[in-house]
Amino acid sequence: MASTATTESTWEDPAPVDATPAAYHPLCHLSWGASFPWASGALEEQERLRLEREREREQQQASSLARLAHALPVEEPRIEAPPLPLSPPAPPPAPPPPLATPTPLTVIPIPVVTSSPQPLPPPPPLPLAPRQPALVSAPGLSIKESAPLPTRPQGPTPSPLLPDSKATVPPTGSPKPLQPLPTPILTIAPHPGVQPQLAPQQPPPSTLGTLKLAPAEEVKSSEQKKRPGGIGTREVHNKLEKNRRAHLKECFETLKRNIPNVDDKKTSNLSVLRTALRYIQSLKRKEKEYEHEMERLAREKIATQQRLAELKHELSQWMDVLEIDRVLRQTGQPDDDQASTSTASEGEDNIDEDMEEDQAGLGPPKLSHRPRPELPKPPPSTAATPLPPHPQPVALSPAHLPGQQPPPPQQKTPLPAPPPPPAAPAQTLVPAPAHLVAAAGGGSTVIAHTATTHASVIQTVNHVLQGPGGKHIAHIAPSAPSPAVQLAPATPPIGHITVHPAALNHVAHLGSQLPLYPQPVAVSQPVAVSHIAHTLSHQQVNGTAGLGPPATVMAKPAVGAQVVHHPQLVGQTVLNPVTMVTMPSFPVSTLKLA
DNA sequence: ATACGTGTATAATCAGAC
DNA sequence: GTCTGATTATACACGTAT
Repeated sequence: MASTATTESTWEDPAPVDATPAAYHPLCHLSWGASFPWASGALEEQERLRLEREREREQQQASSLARLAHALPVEEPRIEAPPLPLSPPAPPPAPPPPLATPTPLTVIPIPVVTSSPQPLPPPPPLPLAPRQPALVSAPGLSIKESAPLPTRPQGPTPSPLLPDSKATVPPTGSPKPLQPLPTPILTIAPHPGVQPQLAPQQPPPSTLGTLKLAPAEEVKSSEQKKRPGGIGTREVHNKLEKNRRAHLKECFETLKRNIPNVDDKKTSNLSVLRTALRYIQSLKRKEKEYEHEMERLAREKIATQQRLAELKHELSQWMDVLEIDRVLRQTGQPDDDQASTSTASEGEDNIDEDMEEDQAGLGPPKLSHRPRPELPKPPPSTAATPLPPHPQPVALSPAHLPGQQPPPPQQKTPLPAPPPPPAAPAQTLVPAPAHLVAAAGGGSTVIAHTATTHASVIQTVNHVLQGPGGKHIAHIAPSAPSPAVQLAPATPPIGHITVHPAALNHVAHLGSQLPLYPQPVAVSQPVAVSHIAHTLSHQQVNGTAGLGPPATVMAKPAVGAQVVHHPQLVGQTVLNPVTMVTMPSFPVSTLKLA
């Protein structure tokens, strides 16, 4: 009730006495159309009070409360006046539900009633009261509706509204219009409740009041038209808009919270956006910086790893050289040793060259050279430095080793089977080497490259060779070079065992005899030089497969042995009868590269 | 600067006519 | 099945009040 009162009061103030529709309309219309003032709190309440007072007065005048009640309806009728015929359909009461805010309506009607001589007794007031919820709208609506319908479209606003109202108006005359009434009501009053009330009341309302009121209502009616549902379009719309803004605000808050160094209160939305932009940009910069840093570290890591590998390789070579020296010394025949070493050096040189060709610029080859000069070797260490070809058996330098025998022997060379056959050919070959050996120093000299030579292999070889005589193999325990050492990419530590030709016969059988090295064993015999090289291939072990082309294994029918062309040996001229036995320092399984 | 009310534009959906 | 109009939902922009 109060709410309605407020609304009514608004227009009452302007033209309280006359309650002339004209006066009301303008005010009401403006107020409603522009900004529903009734909506405002305190003022409205005051107005409500006034309305109530007026009501009481009227009641007194009317002499009966019932009268008052009727009066209220009367007003609405006014609004609806045009549609009066429609009003009859009492059903409108049903709408009362929306009436929740009935009071205001009642108040309004009173003045109207008074003004309008035709206070239709319609009971509508009751419905009105309930509708009140739409307090503001209700009063205004009622008035407006009445105005528009009967009267001409007044203000600019009316024009659009009028059509609607008119549509509704016609109904006044006909029953159909009655239903329209509800619609007009809706249009007029943003609040659904109000309209229903109007419908019933419409008949009684005074045409005058209705006419004037119409414009304001029309505005509302238009909105209502939009949503026949009756739901206050504006209210709903406002609510939605409010929610939308709340959501927007929430998003800004969230954004603000996620931005460091932002004052919660000081920053406006705009500043939040700017700050966020800067923050994002800074993050992007940091990201790039970190990426660069990661790249740098990665490169550094690789370089470090390479350096480490080089160092390991150097270390292995050193060890090899040292071992060789020891062996040479132990042999007790400096001449032979020196000779052998010299030859070895030749071989290395050649190999190195090959290496260089194959691995232009790769660290490993260079490394192989480096260690030698540095070696604190005694004279025999000539092996370290390139020496002129030497006619005597020589222990191959580790230089060859550099994993040039990557290809896994197992696959390429059918070694397992061959053992016996090779033996025969080997024997055939033996003569020449044997001769050479004799020249060298009577006994066959076997030099094992310790880089990767496994002790067990050497033992085995010794065992095999022991029979024949003199010096067999300088048993060199697998020196420092550990699997890790073999990792050296450039010069994988391949164990080379140089065996005096005299031992070839035995060596030929190594492949099968060596228990620890089931890998295929290849025996090569340089045709021109008539050297026989036994190579126990073990590329996998070396882990240097990538360095050079895999050794090719060729079965030499003539010799009956498998010829393995070690990449580094290819094209190499070997002056002295040398048998090279290359074998993995360790079982393949243990040589996994990191 | 922010919140609010309001009007309007647009796309999506539904219902009726063809 | 397609077209058309109406309705609905959503979003944006403007003006005003605080």
